[in-house]
Amino acid sequence: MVSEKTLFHNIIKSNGYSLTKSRQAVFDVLVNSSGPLSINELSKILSKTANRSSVYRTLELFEKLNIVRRVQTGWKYKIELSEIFKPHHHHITCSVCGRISAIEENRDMELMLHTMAKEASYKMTNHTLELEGICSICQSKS
Amino acid sequence: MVSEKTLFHNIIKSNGYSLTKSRQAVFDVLVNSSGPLSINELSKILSKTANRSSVYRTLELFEKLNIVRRVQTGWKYKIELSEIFKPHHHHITCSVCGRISAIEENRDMELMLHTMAKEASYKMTNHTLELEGICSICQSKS
DNA sequence: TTAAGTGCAAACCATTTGCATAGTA
DNA sequence: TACTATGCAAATGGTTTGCACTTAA
Repeated sequence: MVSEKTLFHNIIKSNGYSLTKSRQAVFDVLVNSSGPLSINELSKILSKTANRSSVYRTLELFEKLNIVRRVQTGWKYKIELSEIFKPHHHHITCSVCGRISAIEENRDMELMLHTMAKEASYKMTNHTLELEGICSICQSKS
Repeated sequence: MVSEKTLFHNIIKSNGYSLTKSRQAVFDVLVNSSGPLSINELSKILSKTANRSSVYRTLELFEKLNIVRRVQTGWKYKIELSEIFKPHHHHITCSVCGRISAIEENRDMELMLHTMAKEASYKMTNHTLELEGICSICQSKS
């Protein structure tokens, strides 16, 4: 069982890219984050370490190498580590306070999605599922 | 059974807004479109009828009145009429040719989503589900 | 008539790009 | 050293806004 950091290093190096400070910094922020971050949030946190355009370029690379993925929350999207680092899951966003919680994917759901795609004569390769609702805290406040 | 047009008029008027040329034009384009449109596509089609900023303002209003909704396709989003005008459905986008097909929502799926939300202590109010895959035509080409 | 809506141009914000410099292997 | 990656600043593209003019009711 390799650590996240080692796995990250391996992905970067085995694809012929160099392990730079910016790239490590972006990865570190994502590993230590409790949830998905917007590019804005990321580059604010990294403002001392990496230039905005480097953050963009790094994320572009990370996406290509499948280190990160984009998550839709409402109209915007945020970045989080990909399934290589986190188990496959979805999110539910509280429409009142904005809290984001992870929801694990289950087998039945996965199967149902494949079936739905097949009925439309598609072979499903990917899916996004994002829920919106009211979290328990906000429910109890109303 | 009221026509789509009448329903649209009612929504606008009953909320105290006026029925302008731009608003009707935007609605007409959406009704006659075979699938979701990007804001760019919309304002190109409407370039003779409505200014770009009016299109934005109109869409903002339509969203508030739940006349349209946004659909994610990849990183971008597109606009389509809401469930008031079209039955609740999702989409699958072909990752090869970009074709978008509608997928009807079924009861089981809906139930499963509610359950998933409840397990995370949320009360689900909304969800987005977008699939990606390879359509039958592109499958047969490879 | 008059409040609401539009067009236009400017402002704004996110993202991308070219190029000279700095860092990695 | 040689090549890759970064910082900076300028360009680009999408979206929003202020204001004077137009239109729906």
